[in-house]
Amino acid sequence: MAGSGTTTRSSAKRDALLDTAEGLFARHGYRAVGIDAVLAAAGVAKMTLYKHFRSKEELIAAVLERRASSIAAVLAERIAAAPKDPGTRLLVVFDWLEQAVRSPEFHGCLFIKAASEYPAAEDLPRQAAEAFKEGCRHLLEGLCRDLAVADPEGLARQLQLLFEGALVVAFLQRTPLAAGDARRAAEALLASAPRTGQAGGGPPLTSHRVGPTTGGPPGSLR
Amino acid sequence: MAGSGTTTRSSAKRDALLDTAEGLFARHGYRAVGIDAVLAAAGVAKMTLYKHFRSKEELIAAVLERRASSIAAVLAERIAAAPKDPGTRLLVVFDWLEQAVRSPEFHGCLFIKAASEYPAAEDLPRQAAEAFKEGCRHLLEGLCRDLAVADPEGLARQLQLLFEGALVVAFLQRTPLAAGDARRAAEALLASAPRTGQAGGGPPLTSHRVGPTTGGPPGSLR
DNA sequence: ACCTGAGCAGACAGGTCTGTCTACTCAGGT
DNA sequence: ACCTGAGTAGACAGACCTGTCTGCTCAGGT
Repeated sequence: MAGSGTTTRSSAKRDALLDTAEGLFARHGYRAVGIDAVLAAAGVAKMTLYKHFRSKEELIAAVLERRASSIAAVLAERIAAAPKDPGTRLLVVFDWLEQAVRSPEFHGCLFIKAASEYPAAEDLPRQAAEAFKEGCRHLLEGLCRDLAVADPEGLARQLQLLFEGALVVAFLQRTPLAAGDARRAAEALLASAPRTGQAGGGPPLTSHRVGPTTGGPPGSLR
Repeated sequence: MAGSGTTTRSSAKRDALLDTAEGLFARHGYRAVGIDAVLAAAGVAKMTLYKHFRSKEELIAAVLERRASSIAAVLAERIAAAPKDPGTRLLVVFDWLEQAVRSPEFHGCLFIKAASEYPAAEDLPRQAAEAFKEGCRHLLEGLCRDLAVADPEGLARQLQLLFEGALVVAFLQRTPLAAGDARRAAEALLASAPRTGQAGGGPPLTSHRVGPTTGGPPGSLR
């Protein structure tokens, strides 16, 4: 049904492979899980895998790219649905984070782990991870630019530290509490960030609406 | 020389093994580096390794424990040598971070990577990583308690997010810039943290000395 | 003179890994 | 009736892994 593609771009088996591989890699790590384990769990023959992907690394990269697209879509949707207030929209990212680390499927960030296990610049998983995290940074930058802060890029970088830190700490401590800490810290940084055309560090100020400077959606992650 | 221990606790070969293993694991990952590669690079025979360590996992754990002790010692020394001002002392941790990620030896945090590659609760590397990161948190908590803030533990947790985030981002972006961002964000959080016995979020206040509440050194990391 | 302990080299077992290959099935479209 | 494309099962090569074992050297202490 639904226009079975002429090429090998999408198929039930391919999706099963990606689903299964994502779960196993997340739980046990990339190098710790062999191709055969993925194949057995997915109920797929080896030749089918190698018809869709040239190598294990390519399979990993495909898993990461699919996950990146999915996250980007969810985030874009939620941001679009959020109130217009730029501060609130920014915190949507941290709400998503909280929900992500609360999921029973969460076993650490797939991208950070991929870059750790395939650290060479030419490794496909590393490249996918770098691309995704750069997309995250750009998303935050876009949201920060709508805030009337003096250095939106700098603030975005600081927020990303909280974001990545929460992913790591939630994984290490096996509890989602870090996401709440990250959100509170983000609020504090937002509130105290120097504002445009002003000298000192931020005065009081709890809810601030200073009008979006950019019109369109804040950033596309990929 | 120098009292060759009766036991197998320390020896030149053992140290060579730990040094070599740390370098190779840092650069390529734990599972990607085989025992034979460590042996060849260290110029040590296999039986010697297995006389000192029962398994590869135990070797990894030993590498991590040694590194943890070394970091704890350096940090304790620097904090002891720092000015009495609690805020300044706290930032010593972020100065150390900056120097750590600037090092050409830096290829991501050994502990985070260990927990990623050996994620099961019973895995030795994971346990060593958890212990170290908990030690880091306690160190930050001790330093935060000397600050007159209303919730020192909460602030410490937020600072740890910046710390871990900077390690991850510096690794992913292959640049030490994240450490500076972390330091600036830490200063902002410090300055805006609610103080003891006060209601609102922190007023101005740049250097604050309210007297240490604890007597001894702030925390021992292990 | 002798023993002990540390270390060495290298073979080895048994398992696992990725990636390739062949020969087969089978449904759907023309 | 035939062809095509997707998938399957399973064997296979070749490399690599960890951990064990044997037999050897050799320096230092008693």
